[in-house]
Amino acid sequence: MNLIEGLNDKQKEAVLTTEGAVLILAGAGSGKTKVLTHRIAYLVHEMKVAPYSILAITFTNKAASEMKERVEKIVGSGAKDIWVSTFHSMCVRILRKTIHRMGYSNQFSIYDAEDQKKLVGQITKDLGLDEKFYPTKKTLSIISSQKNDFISPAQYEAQMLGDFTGTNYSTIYKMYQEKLEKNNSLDFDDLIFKTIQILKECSDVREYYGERFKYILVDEYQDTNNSQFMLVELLASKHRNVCVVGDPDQSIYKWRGANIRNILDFEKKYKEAKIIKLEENYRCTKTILETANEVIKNNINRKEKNLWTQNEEGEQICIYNAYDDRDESMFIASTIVKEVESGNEDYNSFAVLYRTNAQSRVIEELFINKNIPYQLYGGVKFYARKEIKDILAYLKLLVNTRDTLSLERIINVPRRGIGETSMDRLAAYAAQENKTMYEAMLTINEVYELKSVAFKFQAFVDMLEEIKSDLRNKKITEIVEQILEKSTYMQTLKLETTEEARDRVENIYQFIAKAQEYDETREDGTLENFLEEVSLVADIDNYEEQNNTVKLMTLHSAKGLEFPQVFIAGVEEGVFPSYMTLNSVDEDEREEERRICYVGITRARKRLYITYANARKQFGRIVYNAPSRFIEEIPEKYKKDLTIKRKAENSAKIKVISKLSDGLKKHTTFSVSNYNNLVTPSKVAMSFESGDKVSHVKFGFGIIEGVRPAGADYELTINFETVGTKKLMSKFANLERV
DNA sequence: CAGAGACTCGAGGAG
DNA sequence: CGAGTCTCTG
Repeated sequence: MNLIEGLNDKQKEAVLTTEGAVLILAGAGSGKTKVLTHRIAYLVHEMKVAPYSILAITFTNKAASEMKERVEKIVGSGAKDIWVSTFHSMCVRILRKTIHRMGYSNQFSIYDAEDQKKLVGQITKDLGLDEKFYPTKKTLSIISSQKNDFISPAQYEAQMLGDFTGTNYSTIYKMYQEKLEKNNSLDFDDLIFKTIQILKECSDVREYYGERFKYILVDEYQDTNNSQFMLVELLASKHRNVCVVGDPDQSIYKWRGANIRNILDFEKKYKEAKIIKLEENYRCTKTILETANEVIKNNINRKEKNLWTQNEEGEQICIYNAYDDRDESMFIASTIVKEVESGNEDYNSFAVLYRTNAQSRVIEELFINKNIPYQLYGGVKFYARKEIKDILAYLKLLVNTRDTLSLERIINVPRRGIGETSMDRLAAYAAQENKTMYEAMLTINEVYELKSVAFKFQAFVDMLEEIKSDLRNKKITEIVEQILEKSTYMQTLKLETTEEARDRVENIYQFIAKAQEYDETREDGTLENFLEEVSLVADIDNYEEQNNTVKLMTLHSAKGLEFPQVFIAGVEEGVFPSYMTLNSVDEDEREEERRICYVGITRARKRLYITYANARKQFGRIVYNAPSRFIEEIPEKYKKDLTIKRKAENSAKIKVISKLSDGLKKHTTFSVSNYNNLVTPSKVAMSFESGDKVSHVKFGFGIIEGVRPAGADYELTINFETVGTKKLMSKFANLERV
């Protein structure tokens, strides 16, 4: 295969300039992915570079696996040894081998935002600081910025010297870090931070990776932060063959610490750098591209560039001014239906993009109403759901018994009668013995003052130890099943008759299906690896072309994707640009909004719709927003207004069913599990009466004390020998007469 | 210690 | 409006 055939001159240059530092400024739709994959293939194929000495860093796992796939197609199975991964998974890979040098064990846990919140909340409380003045969210964002700038707690403390509030924040930071270390856990930012630390402090590790990675590529470079910059610099210090690709106009993650200067100043840091500009767009129509150019022009703080296309003129941008958010959604839904019914497009061709996740709700409602198949990305992420996080906490604890946060999460889930008081006592005992909580539980019976609850701790830890036995030889599915069964988690959940509980059960089955898939595809997969994969997936990673669905996602998630027809919804002052930026002193925050808009516009290949509503429900109240400045920034000649026509058509039928149907919850990106039920559902609601002696799978032997009709079922009051009186629904209790 | 009910505050974007 | 937290009672 000729690797440069069909490429334009600039693209060729980008593929062929393999040595030294290279900065590729790649405008939207300029064939960046093609260039990257061909470049890698060229290295392997033509330059005979060993695949394992190539490192390619992408923004999402999805982009990584896509790139890997494409390279594999060209160079064959050798591609397996190329490291194509996100910053985070690359770091985990390094840390799993090396972090024992820093007082952690290689089985460390990875904490997500919720875990972080819990820790910081605890610490703030322990320090006696008022959460009103030290809100967890703010603290976390401070800690995150420090880590993104590679500033340690000690350095931050020094910086805050003499600043009362700042010193308090630095104290929290310090304690937070101590706690993480004690729990043998890392947060997301630590993954980068610790890797830098190890590379700096352990010269042999630095030597090893520095020597190994002869060619480094970094995609989406405009969204890297300072720590990531340092990391790349360290890894590339030896060979200095570093190729970064990005587009300053698409830098939309400043809030996450991204430093746009990394790309703007690349040539200053790497003086020898060769700069290649890819300015021909192959994706959009002239009109769409011009629209994007006109909008982004309004950013003062920006390097001019000239993105152009040979594509056809195309249609004007469709603007729709809705009465309210509901009307807006209706316009989107009926436009899609019309297009699909006319045979012009199928559902796959459409994406609806919005600024905030909350906006998806109304759109979904209308889609369900009109039977439009869709996939939603973002929102409450699958692995962030309570029930999934519970199971994950069990799993984490099995791997890393120092993970006290996970322990605390599940020690009383399902209820084991272990409350705060007991936990405090256990903690005190553990501290006194200088043991972890887990270790303390193992010897709990020796402690006189804990006698009353000791057996509960004992039962819990025994259960975990039992699951842990022969852990290496168990399939993940097996481990998960044992947890669900032995902890009675599944059973307890099934005893609840709420719709919510049913959803949870369903989610757990989906989780098991995921575990099964993992078992089947990863022969040598370990529990650690499974947990790691789960911790590091972004929602967008699960984006798969499912048969014919409209895609709903935030503008941020849409980065890197393209669709024939795109709707951008809620283009109003206060929504997009976000109200958070309207009064900000920082002009760049508003410019970042405009860059997000630029990203959104350039996702569209053929047709772009921009919609805005006069009124919209926000925070449960109705707000009235002006049309967004971004709409005004589009020259008249590129716009056509669909509003009047629609209004006439629809004025009669603006009543919509507001009730959310079940379908709303079925939006997850996972295929429905075909897994057989773990615990067989209850059979018959046989009749019991007071005085009957029964036996229950979990609670054991008991006597029925009362029977009360409840709906189609009966509520039984049962006095159990071991756990005392419980109220259970006859239908679900699975009782056996004794 | 568990569960119900009151209450409060928040939703900007994500690996 | 709704999720998460606090407080009260059994």
